[in-house]
Amino acid sequence: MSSDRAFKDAIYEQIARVGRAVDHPRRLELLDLLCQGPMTVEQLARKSAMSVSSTSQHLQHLREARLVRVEHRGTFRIYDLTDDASCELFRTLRGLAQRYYAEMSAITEAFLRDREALEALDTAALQQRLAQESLTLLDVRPSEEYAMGHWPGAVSLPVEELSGRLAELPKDHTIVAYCRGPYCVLSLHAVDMLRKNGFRAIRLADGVSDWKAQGIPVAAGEVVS
Amino acid sequence: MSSDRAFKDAIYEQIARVGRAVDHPRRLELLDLLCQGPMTVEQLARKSAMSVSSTSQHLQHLREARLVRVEHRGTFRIYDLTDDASCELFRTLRGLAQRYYAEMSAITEAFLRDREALEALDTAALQQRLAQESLTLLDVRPSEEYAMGHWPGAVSLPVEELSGRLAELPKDHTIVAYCRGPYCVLSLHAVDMLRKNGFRAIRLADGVSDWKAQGIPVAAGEVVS
DNA sequence: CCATTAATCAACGGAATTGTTGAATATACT
DNA sequence: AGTATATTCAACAATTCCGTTGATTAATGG
Repeated sequence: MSSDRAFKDAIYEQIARVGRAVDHPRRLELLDLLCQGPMTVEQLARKSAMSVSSTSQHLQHLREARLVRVEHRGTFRIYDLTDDASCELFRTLRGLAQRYYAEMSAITEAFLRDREALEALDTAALQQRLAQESLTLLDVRPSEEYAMGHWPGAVSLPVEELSGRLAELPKDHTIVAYCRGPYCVLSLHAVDMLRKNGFRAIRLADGVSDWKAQGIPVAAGEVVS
Repeated sequence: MSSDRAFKDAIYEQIARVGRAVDHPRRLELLDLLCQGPMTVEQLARKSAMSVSSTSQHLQHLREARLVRVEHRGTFRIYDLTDDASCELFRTLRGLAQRYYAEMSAITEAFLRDREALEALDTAALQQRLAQESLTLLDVRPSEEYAMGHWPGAVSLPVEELSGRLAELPKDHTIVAYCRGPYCVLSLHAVDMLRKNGFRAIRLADGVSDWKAQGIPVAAGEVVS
């Protein structure tokens, strides 16, 4: 049957639509960012250090594959994940890269070693320590990302504002800083600055989407100052 | 910090290695086939109707991404999945395509409607019927795939041999035929032929890797005739 | 209705990917 | 050694994909 072949081709072609959407590093970065919450093209472009035009084009690839969708609001277009499955896809791919490629840990370890910041907590370790001692949880992402979802009880303090607001933080117990996930550098810089100013601080490796995947509830809402 | 950017680029580049491996329909077909068990290049080429050379090159892409590995045996090279995570990746992508693309079901339904074969059991429905009535489970894949893993109690009868061995099958109860998964056409042709010859027959949509993912035990071993 | 802002579109050269063809390699058999 | 088989490699043109640039569309506000 010659149409068997046509059927198979059509099916695998559809599956490849998903693959093609995630075959480019920049698109994966955009997907990672969108796991934090909906954003405009300009926000995504700024956070990923790409041109707006290029960002727009990559977003259209992601849209073709239905991993993201757009909502028009005034002259803005707000991009968002179609649903949690898109974020899960990103986590699956990231997990495979961690599992299969020695390069992943080599790159990370070289980067962290240069900054003398190898240690980090994971979610389980955090929960354990939370039960034993008093910790301050610091969300160092931009405040709009905090508003879209954050660890219950965490305080928002974007890393750019950190140097000017050190006085707000406690010196008497450990500060745990987190950002977008294991490969996001914001918490790294936060911990660095905190330690240089005499605070006890440590990084949390996981981010919001990782907690969600582990069934940990996530709080949403405006920044409380 | 300019090296932050270099770090991010390196990380997303690694994740994109996975995506690039699965951005081509033919590579997805090869991955699907390898979910049935290890095979040589020539076997994969024949089953996917590709040239040996092209198959070899695609396999090297999959190998670069560590989704598959090779074992040399004589002049043969036996390709195999690195581990179950590779098969899970394929199932994840297939699941997303089913979930997001109306085209997937449109293609399938048009194809099945032409063959008057819309009905199929899933794993749960099969188990339910197995508890109530006597069924014959027929594995219509090539016998080497049966040997690598099959439903416990299933009988191997490759679809090419079916027409010559109809006498071996029972007329008094329903025959359930399965093959590689929901988009494999072997069981479709088997059911078609069985019905034309007066048997009661129905297709099972899921394949070996789907049962494994659901925690259903899979039997392995030679063909019993 | 004009100016502004946000985003997309169109087009360009340059780079990477694809399938085909035929040659090269590597192992096994005689 | 010499032949046969299984697979990979090399080179080719054809196609697709990439980022940049600058123009275009669309909604808002004066």
